[in-house]
Amino acid sequence: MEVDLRNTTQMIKQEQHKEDHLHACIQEDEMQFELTKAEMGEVREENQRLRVHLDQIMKDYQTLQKKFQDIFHQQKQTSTAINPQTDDESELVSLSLGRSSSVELIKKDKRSSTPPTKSAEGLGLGLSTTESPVIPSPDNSLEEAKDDAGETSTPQKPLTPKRNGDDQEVLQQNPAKKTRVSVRVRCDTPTMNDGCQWRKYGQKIAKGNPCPRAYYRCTVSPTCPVRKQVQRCPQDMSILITTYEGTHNHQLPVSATAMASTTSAAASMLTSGSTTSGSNSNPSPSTTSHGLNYYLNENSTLKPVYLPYSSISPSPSCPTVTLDLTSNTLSTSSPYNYRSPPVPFIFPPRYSTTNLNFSSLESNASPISWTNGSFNYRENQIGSLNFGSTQPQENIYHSFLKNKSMMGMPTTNQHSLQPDTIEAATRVITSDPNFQSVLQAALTSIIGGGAVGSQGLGGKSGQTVKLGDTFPVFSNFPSTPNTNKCSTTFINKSMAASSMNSQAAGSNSRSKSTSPETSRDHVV
DNA sequence: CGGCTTTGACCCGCGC
DNA sequence: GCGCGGGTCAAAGCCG
Repeated sequence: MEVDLRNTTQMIKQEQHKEDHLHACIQEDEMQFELTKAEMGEVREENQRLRVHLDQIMKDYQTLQKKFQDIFHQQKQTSTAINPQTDDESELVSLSLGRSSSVELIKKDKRSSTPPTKSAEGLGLGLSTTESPVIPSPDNSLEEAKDDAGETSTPQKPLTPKRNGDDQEVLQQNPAKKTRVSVRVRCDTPTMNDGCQWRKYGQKIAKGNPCPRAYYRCTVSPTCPVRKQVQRCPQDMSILITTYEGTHNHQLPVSATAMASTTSAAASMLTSGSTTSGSNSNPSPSTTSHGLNYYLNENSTLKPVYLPYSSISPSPSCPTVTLDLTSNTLSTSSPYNYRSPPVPFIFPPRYSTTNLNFSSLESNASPISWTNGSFNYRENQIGSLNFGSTQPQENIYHSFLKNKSMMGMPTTNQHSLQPDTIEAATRVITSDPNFQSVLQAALTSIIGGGAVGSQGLGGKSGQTVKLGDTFPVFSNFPSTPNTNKCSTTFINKSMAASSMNSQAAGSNSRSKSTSPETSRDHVV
């Protein structure tokens, strides 16, 4: 009996213990519930904040869209008034580097029978209206002269500009045509997949950079003079620096037009920027500006756009546009954790460079970013465009901060920016017309690129890309799981969307194989 | 076997 | 004029 009693009491104790444990569990659950509740509340608040920011962004976007459309209409009207002949052409907008390469190519084709057109003599800056079967390449401005001298006059030796007297002569006559477009991309693969097909013809270890520089030549067309140099950034081996030089004298595949149009816009900016700075004022080679005023040429009317934190030399022997599509650490990023400034560019000192930072702001401080083609929005910030692949990074906004700082504006040190400061600065910046110009510039570069692709192959698809059409496309891109891809995914998609018809209509029957893992960029 | 990469040699421009 | 460094050539090797 005693044993039974003991067992019973033990069981009762165990039951009590269990009950206590249950109570504790319930209390714990309740606490967790409360915590979750609180978290949900925070999330809800955050959502509201995000919504407010989103509204503001949409407002800004609509404003920009309106402005763009107004300007576009004005351009159209003026061009119609000035030159009624270009009515049809005014439907088409292409981005070109320097002189319109397409016009140049047309000129080339007709050289034997017809004198150069009026377009050939001028500098087609930025957006120019052309109708051409050839898509301007990223490097369009570079070697039109070479095309003239090297490609057409010596087609059998198209790739020996150094040893080609004509080429050198032309280049000396117009050194600005040696403009290069350098693209910085965070990329693990040997080369950036830009849609073109390249053949490696050399490799050299440049001084000051342990990483070898590879030389590639476009092999889409045997006579194509376009070359590119691929080099790792010595400071950050994950960054791939691709420098394009030359003009494609053939049709580009759809996938290639993406990078082409992007860099083309940048290069046209440089070309026009150098032109304006050189002609307007003191042509001192040391002239640099905190911001770059460049012009988007559409129907012979120039539209000034201000790009901060860029510099350009008016008379460079080999000016280089740098598109910074790099991005920085994502996984380790924390809110408002500003990293050090971007890795400095390594360029030959005699070459001026124009840096276009299309990256997004650091970490969570950046509200918007295109991540593998998806449009992301982050807390607390407005107005950064991330052209990078997966990670947030420096951006126009960031550059703008620097610019403001350089111009004596009371901005805090970037590395010690506090959230309040950032937010305050954001308000100031987003309300600044210059910032809107920057935003517009970035958008224009995208949109202009789309226009290139859509019209490049001769399709009279008209003004296919408008802000209103394009922007949402970007925002709808799904995230690509493969973060190693170095292809210009989101642009490609937009290009595919915007230029599908005309490209398909073109004679280019190649289907793209854009495997990023291969060192070659097959076009197949 | 054709196409591509590798790599040493060569050419040329630029700075001193 | 010389040396250095970037860019290109071209033969050899590799690969599918």
